[in-house]
Amino acid sequence: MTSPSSDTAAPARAVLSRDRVLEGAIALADEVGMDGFTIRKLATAIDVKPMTIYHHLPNKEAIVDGMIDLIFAEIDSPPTGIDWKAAIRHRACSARAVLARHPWATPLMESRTNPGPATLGHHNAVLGCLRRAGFSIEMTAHAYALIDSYIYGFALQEANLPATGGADMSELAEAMTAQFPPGEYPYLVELTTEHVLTPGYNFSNEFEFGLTLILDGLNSPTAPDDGR
Amino acid sequence: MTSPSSDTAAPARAVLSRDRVLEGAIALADEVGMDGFTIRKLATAIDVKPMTIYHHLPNKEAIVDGMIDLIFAEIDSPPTGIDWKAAIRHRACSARAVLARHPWATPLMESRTNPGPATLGHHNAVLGCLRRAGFSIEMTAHAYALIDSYIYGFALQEANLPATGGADMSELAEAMTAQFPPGEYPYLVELTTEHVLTPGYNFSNEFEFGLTLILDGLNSPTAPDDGR
DNA sequence: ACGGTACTCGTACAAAGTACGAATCGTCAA
DNA sequence: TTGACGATTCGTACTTTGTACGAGTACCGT
Repeated sequence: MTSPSSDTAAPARAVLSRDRVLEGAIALADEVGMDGFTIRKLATAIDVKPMTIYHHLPNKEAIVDGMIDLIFAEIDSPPTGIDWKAAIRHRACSARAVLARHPWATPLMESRTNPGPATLGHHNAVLGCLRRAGFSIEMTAHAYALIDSYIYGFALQEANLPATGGADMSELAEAMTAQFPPGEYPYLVELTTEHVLTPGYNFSNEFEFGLTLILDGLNSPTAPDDGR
Repeated sequence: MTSPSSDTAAPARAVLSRDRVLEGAIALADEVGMDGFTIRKLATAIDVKPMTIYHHLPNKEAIVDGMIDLIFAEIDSPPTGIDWKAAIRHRACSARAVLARHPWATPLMESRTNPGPATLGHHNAVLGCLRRAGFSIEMTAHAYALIDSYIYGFALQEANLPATGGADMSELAEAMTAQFPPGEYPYLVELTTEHVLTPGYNFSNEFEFGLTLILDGLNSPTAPDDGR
């Protein structure tokens, strides 16, 4: 729709387009985070001079708007045709995976004043899933706020884990706990040494626990406000 | 402890101190957000020239570190002497209130590589509350991840609501929904017009619902992993 | 009075966002 | 083929920001 005619092949390196800018922008943010994200670096990454970008997007704000809408587009909507709990679980896991791939995105997901079409469509799809499952409007609002709070908050914590996934994490943790005044933070030390540093531990696995608890709570007859 | 002797009155305007900088920094961030937060504005706010600040804090990173540690200090630890659920609820509500007062803080709370003493002490207190309540180490990790995810995620959403709390919110919402292709986002429109725009609606009230559901789920015998 | 220490500031430079207008390119009528 | 036009790209430059560097300045104990 936006492109004139797709069979008019562009000369090897296609013309710069809004989408190409945004894809490059997301790739760059994935690499260097949002602090290191500059127009100049983006321009270099997509092999263009800085000011060229501004012919496709009016300013940096608009670039971020576009990036976030693309992120929402990456998240699976709740599938139809299966029961609501499985559908919502699927989209929750998809959202967590996407936000783990793009750690810079989480704080921005709900901060856009101009949500794009993918954003609006996604929210509409989730709300529809809950409404069609029989949730009242009020209960739908409760459930959506709860589920997304959990997803965003989890993604926020996950994004800020020390990136080292290997065994040197124990060095890091020991170096850190060694700094403490001895006995000052006993429970913190306990959790670190006896759980976090355990071989099989992986914070990301915590996601399932909370998600299951929340989904079970939402259709339990003893839910705090069973307004369905 | 840091100040030499508190009765040596400083000349009307007390000397600049690390704490004075950080207090001013938090006040400034509350006003203008983290994007508008600059060293120059901070200097003006505390009536000092920019470079003066750098004699008390080495760089902007350290300033942010200090600000976040002060934010953690604002959050009540779980009170002792009451049952764990009430204690954890109290600190959860306190955290939400603090993060609502300082909307810029939420994305930064878990992002500090150098947590300060208040941060460490707070985490230790929460872990201690859960452990003393009889939660296993594993279950404590589950619970803490779940609860804080919910708090941070909720705070993140709350921070980005359109600031207008009054009746003109309906104008804003109508202007927004009027932009939509008609019938494109039916569930979104439904929720907006029939719930969000309802007189008594206030997103912040959603917090209690999710918190209760989570706390109830955590000590239910049917909790997903009852490893207590 | 004096030397030192802690604090404050003036100046300046590098990096970033982006306004402005010029240069370039593809396309099409004549 | 050519000339003109719109779309795209770029060069230059101004403003704002973080902060390095070194020069004051005030107050202390001796």
